[in-house]
Amino acid sequence: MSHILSVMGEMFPDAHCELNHRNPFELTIAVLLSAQCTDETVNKVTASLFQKYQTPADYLAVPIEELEQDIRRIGLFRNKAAHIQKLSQMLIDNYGGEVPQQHEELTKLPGVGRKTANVVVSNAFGVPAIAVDTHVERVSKRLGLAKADDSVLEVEKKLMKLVPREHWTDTHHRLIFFGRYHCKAQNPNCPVCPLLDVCKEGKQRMKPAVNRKAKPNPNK
DNA sequence: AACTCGGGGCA
DNA sequence: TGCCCAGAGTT
Repeated sequence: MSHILSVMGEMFPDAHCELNHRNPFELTIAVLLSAQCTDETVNKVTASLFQKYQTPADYLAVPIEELEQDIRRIGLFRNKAAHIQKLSQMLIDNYGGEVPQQHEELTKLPGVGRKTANVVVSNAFGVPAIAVDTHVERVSKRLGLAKADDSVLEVEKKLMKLVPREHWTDTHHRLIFFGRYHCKAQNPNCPVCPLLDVCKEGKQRMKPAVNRKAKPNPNK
C-alpha cells in the first residue's frame, strides 16, 4: 500500500483541492455543490458566490430563486439551493451559526452525506478521514484493494485498515487525483501506468487479445 | 436497490 | 446528439 501511495504522490505531487483551504462554512458549501459535477465548475461558481454570500444569514436573505440563479451553472442546482438555505437555517438555530465539527452532526445537515462530511472534518477540522467518491471507489476496486461489489462504506473501511491513520486525508487526495486524471472511468491509461504490475484490473486489461481468445477462462 | 435531480464537458 | 460526471434524498 505504501508503494501505491508513494507512486501516486510522485505522479501528482500537489494533489489537493483549492477549496479545501477555505473556512469550514465555505468548504461545506463548496463540497455540497460539487456533487455530480466537476470541481472546475464549482470553482467557477464559488468564485463569485463567496463574494456575495459569507454567512448563513446571507444565504437566507435572498429568495431561493435568486440563489438558484447564482448557482445555475451547477448541475442539480435546484436541490442544492434548497439544501443550502435549510442548512443555513439549521446552523443558526442549532449550532450558533457555525459548522459543527462532529461527523454525526454534519450528516444531519441537508445535502451533507457521508462523503461531504468526511471531506469537511478532514480538511477543516483536522480529523483524519477518507472520503470515498466515485474516483476513490473505482481506483480501489481496480487495484484490488476492495472487491468489485463492495459498498462505498466497505471500501472506506478497507482503505482505513490499509492506511495509517495519519495519512488518511492525503490518501484521499492522492486516490482522487489518480482516478480523475489517470485511472479514468473510460479508457484508463494502463499502458503507461507505473502501478500496472500491482493492479488487478490493469493486468487483465493489458492482456493481449490473442490470449483471451485462446484461453477465455484460464483460472476457472 | 432503484430512481431523481441537471447543466457542463467532451467525443 | 449522446453519454458521463469530486452525491444525496426519497420511496
